[in-house]
Amino acid sequence: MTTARPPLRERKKRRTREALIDTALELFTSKGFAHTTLDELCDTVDVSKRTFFRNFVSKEDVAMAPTQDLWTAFLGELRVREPTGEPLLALLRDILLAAVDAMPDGWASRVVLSRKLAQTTPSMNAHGLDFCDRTTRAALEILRDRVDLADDLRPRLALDIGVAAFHVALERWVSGAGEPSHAALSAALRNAFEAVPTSLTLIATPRVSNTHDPRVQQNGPVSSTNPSRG
Amino acid sequence: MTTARPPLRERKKRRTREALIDTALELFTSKGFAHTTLDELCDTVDVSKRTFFRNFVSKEDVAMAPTQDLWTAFLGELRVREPTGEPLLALLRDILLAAVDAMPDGWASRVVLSRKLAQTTPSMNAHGLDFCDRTTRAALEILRDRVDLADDLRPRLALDIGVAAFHVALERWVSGAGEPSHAALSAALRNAFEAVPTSLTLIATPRVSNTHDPRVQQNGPVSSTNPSRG
DNA sequence: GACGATAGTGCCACTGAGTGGCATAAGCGT
DNA sequence: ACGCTTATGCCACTCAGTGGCACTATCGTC
Repeated sequence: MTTARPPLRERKKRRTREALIDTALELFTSKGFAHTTLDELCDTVDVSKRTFFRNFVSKEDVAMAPTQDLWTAFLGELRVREPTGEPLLALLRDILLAAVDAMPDGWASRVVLSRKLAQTTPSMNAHGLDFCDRTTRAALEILRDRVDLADDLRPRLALDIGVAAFHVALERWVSGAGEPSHAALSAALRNAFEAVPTSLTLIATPRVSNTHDPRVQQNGPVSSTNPSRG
Repeated sequence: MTTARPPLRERKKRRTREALIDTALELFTSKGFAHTTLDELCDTVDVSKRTFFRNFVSKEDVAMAPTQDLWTAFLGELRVREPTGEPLLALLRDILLAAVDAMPDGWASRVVLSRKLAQTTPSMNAHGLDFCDRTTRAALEILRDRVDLADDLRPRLALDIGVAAFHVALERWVSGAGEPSHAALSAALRNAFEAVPTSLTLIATPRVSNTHDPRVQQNGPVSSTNPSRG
């Protein structure tokens, strides 16, 4: 059933890597990031600390691997997809959706653990944001090479806006109830991208009094993360 | 001329803090971030390492202080400014401009050093992005408390888009030639915010051949960072 | 199935960031 | 001058991350 058999040697390496990721997520989640030492992690997986650092650049890195896998897939898809003259932002959205689709089973639950850890561990969040930032720049390089783009600041801006939509979608998806699914994430993504245009003109209405007024603006797209289209 | 005299004790603390920042920027720039130890820095400023960590949370933190000062001013301005029913994005832009104006002399050159360091030091960039992210969340809290906002994902999105514009402006400003000035940064900021709406509909035109075509879209706002309005 | 070549791994010593605790000194009010 | 508060210095300690080298397991080749 497997279309290709990976070189028998790399499988071991990959297994070690995945064991490190899973065990790290487990330990970090149960004991806390700061209260888990790398010695502990390596001892559990039964590898040396030296091996750990050949697989990951830092303690934070191992726990952010799931998200990074998505961004790597994103860049891969960006390199091969034939653009059809659509708006850049729509292109980004579609490539992100494709990247999500390409993630293997079990990815969703891992990335949720990863993001929840990042929410409570500044250094992990920082590491993730940096990786994302680097990915954005790489994406811009690829785009400039493959399509005609204005040479001003707008392509970069469009990319960053797409990333912002992604972040918002991811956060909503992560904090959503129930078993995390690819479909729910896709829906959240569509939702976030759809909300971009109207968010530009969103008005900040001054409060009439300092008591909380339950009345809110109601002219936006659906606000929940429920999959309106799976 | 100074409107208020700060408590004579804090001045010493502030002086130490500023000495640490300036010396850190100098050492990091000349010797490289990784090749400068905290012992070295503390030895130069003649304080103990313990004192350093009472002023800054990490080695990265000290070098990012100039940017963080801006964000702190941003939050302060956000807390006091009376919104007038303008679009949220315009409000953010104006508050950012006000925050830039509020920065003291010498800030510009410091922040340029800081940002250039961040460009070559991943952990510094990561730290800066994380601080920015936290600031954005804090800003959203303040906004929700002060103005009526839709309770969907759009306010957050608008905020993130504003931050994206800021980042683009900052990067262009930093890489600009000549002595960095507040006016140039303000102009870059206006420029970036102005470019947001058109960047949404920016088309990714497929290349006709794989040779580079110099023809590019030309319908955007001015692309350079020259101060069209100081 | 034995052969070097080429990985990936384990072990060990080491640097340096970051922390906790406690004594000390420097501002501050009276 | 008197305590009270607050910042600082000093010291020992943990742990993330690195460099070097020996070792072992895979791979290609015969």
